[in-house]
Amino acid sequence: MPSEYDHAALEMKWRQRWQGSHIYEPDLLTAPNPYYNLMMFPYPSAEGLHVGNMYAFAGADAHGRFQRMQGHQVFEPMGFDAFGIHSENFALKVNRHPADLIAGNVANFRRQLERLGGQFDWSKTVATTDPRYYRWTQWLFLQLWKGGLAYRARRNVKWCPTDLTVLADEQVMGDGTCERCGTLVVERELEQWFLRISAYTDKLLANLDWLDWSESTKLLQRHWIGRSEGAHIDFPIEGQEPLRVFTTRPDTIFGATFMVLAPNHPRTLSLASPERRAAVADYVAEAARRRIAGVRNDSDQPQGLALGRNARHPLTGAEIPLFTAEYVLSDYGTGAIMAVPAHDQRDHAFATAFELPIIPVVTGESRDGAHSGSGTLINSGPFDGLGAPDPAREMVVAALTEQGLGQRQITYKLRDWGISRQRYWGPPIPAIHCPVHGAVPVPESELPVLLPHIDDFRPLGTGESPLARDPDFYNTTCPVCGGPAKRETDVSDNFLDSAWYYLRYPSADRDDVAFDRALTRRWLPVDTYIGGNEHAVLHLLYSRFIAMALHDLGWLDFDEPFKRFRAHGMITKDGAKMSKSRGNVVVPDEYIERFGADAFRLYLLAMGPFSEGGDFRDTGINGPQRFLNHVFRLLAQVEAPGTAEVEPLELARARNRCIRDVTRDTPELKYNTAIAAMMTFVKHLQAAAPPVPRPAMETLALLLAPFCPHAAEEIWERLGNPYSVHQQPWPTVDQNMLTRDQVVVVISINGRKRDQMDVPPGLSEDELRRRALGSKRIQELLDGSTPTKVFVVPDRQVNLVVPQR
RNA sequence: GCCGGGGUGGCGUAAUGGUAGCCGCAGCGGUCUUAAAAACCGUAGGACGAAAGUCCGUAUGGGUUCGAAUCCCAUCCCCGGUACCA
Repeated sequence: MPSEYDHAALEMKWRQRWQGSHIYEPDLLTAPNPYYNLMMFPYPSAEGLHVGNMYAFAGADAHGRFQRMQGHQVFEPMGFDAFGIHSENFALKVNRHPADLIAGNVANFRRQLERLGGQFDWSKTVATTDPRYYRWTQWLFLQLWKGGLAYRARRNVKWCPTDLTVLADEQVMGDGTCERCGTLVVERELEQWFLRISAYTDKLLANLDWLDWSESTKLLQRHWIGRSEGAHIDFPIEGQEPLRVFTTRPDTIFGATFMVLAPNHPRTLSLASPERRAAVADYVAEAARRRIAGVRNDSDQPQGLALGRNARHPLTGAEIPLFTAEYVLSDYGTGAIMAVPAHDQRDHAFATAFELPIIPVVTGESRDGAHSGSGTLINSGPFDGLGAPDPAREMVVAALTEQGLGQRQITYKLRDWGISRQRYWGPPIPAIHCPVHGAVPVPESELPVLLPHIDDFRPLGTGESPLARDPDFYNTTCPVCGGPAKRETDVSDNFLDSAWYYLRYPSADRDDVAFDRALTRRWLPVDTYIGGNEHAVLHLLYSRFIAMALHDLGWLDFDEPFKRFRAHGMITKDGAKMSKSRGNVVVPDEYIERFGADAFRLYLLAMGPFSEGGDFRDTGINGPQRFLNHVFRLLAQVEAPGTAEVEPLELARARNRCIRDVTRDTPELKYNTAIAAMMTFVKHLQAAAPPVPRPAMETLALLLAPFCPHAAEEIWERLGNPYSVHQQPWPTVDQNMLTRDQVVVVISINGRKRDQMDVPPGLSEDELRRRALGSKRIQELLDGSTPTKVFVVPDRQVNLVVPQR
């Protein structure tokens, strides 16, 4: 039966047709009206794409297909983020080499992605593990280095004493243990490479004000950048350099009764008095152990120790004691604070435990002993009576600045990006260490620095990358002097690979440049980027930083890579995040096999708003499958060509309403309501007498195209139209067809529905009022009384206000 | 703790100041079938009622309004982010 909807045969047929005709591979050099539709490329795991990936790609692909039918040439590339610790750990676990696993995983992912029916341009795919790709990742690093945006510094890394390996932060569990073996993680100081993202904090923050991004994502970035306005204040110390603090509340300085240094502040030991020094050293060492173990001091009893030395209050001249305590962090602000116990809860707790004076300087109610809000200054000498924090903040800082003891200061939580990884599965950092010339860049002509295939890629246990096992790799000569030198053996962070992949796609087949100028100018920045909010801070922030850096270095004309970003929601199973450890990961293959990619896409996208995600329930896939069955049954009832093609008025109206709704909701990614509108239209067609008007079915094929790309092609073809439905313009609404002959107007009394009437649309308020009052039922209910007021909502409601008895 | 999002039938959701529950899933009744599945037709928030209809109902309590799921205040719960950030 030709009316049968045989998804398996039909989907295979159209997949082959698309591949053969290359309709998803625009000519990037000449395509007019370009639209770059980007989605976050996946990490090709051994398990294959999961439902969450499918959801993201189905939704992003629907967007790209919709844009194509709006007249754009759409470039929709796909690639693989194949380097990184996950691949490496998996390889270690199954005792295979990661390079051997990647090929199979990528092939499997590609098979799944093709099966989904995405309009991917496979002629421009990338894999970050391909030397043709990471050559340019290394090039990018060299440009940053040249531009002063890469530098070396010593920094602590997390280290597992059992696995003898450096751990990424995300491999350390909440209780400070190694995710693989459960051992308490320790810290180790290593010399590493950093990228100076801190040079762009202001711009990263400021541009968020105008970027067209999901608000949820912008908020996460703002929070992560963590800008705080305040002041640096120097507290003089007898016979020593003054101690500098950062505070956001300089207005409360008259309430500062003691000072606290982080245990690992560089001056904690040297500021301790000679008789306290031994005790302080013990405390500092103990605090370091606790910090490494991730043990936080949550007890009510604050920990800390007096240093046995005083500083002088810069405005009152009072002697105030110095302490060290773990609640002060070394890597934020200056690592030291002025403590104002009356107006900071942590300082208050500390002051109470150590019996230190508490001087209130701002009026107002306190919570947990401290009032951190606004008020009026008291006990503040010449500043008494001023509003706090403003305007007192400014005036105090001005007074301090005059004495050379303070200045306005802005502090950020965002730190520079450490990219060194003492692991194997990443691009080698292109640097050479010369005993004479220090760290020297690898000449660009010698890129890529190939990652050698070493059999034993287990972590070394020395704090060096496994590449330090391979003398053939690291023994080299200095590019400056030609003398013997050693290559950098660390590899770079996986996030560096993904921070620029969108630039590479259009130029993926080019070996002479990282990204071609003309192609980049035509296609970038990205028109729409769709991905999960789990990458809101790291990936999306790093990508923005790299674009800004490349812009300032003269490589790009733009400095924001993604004009529009939309975060999609998360797919859960039984209300919980899918994860391997929970064992609730849904593999999509069998569903696609059974119901077809089209029904599966429809199911995922109809579940709820795309930005919200939803809970996966396999019983729900019946709905979209039935819907497609209905559509194909209707297709078999379409009037034969050449017969008198008259579209009944009611169906023409339903069709236009459907076009209106789908056209309104689809670009907003409200796929659920767009699909509901199409289902409603199909119900109308089913209820109408056959034959099915041809325009109805043609419209349906066009509207379905972004969501069910295979079925839409099939319907389009069976209607006798030329290939391909995906190259057709989107249908337009005939405004004249949006009218109705009758509307239902509800009549209510005091807001409660009491009657309704069918009236022609567009009646005047007076006419509606007259007709409502004329209703027999309303007259009975009014029982002779007159409404004191009548509210009329044209075409909708008449509300009569009657005094309650 | 703090920041953000959310709480609507058995379930996913729709409606963002004007008929609450569109669309779908599961259910129930029926048709077809030896039977089941599929398919199709019908039904469907709760209570009372033969019906007409009435009352109740959008986490909970209050408020604003002619009218509130929608706006405001308070409380509870769920999800996400973050966590001694001075």
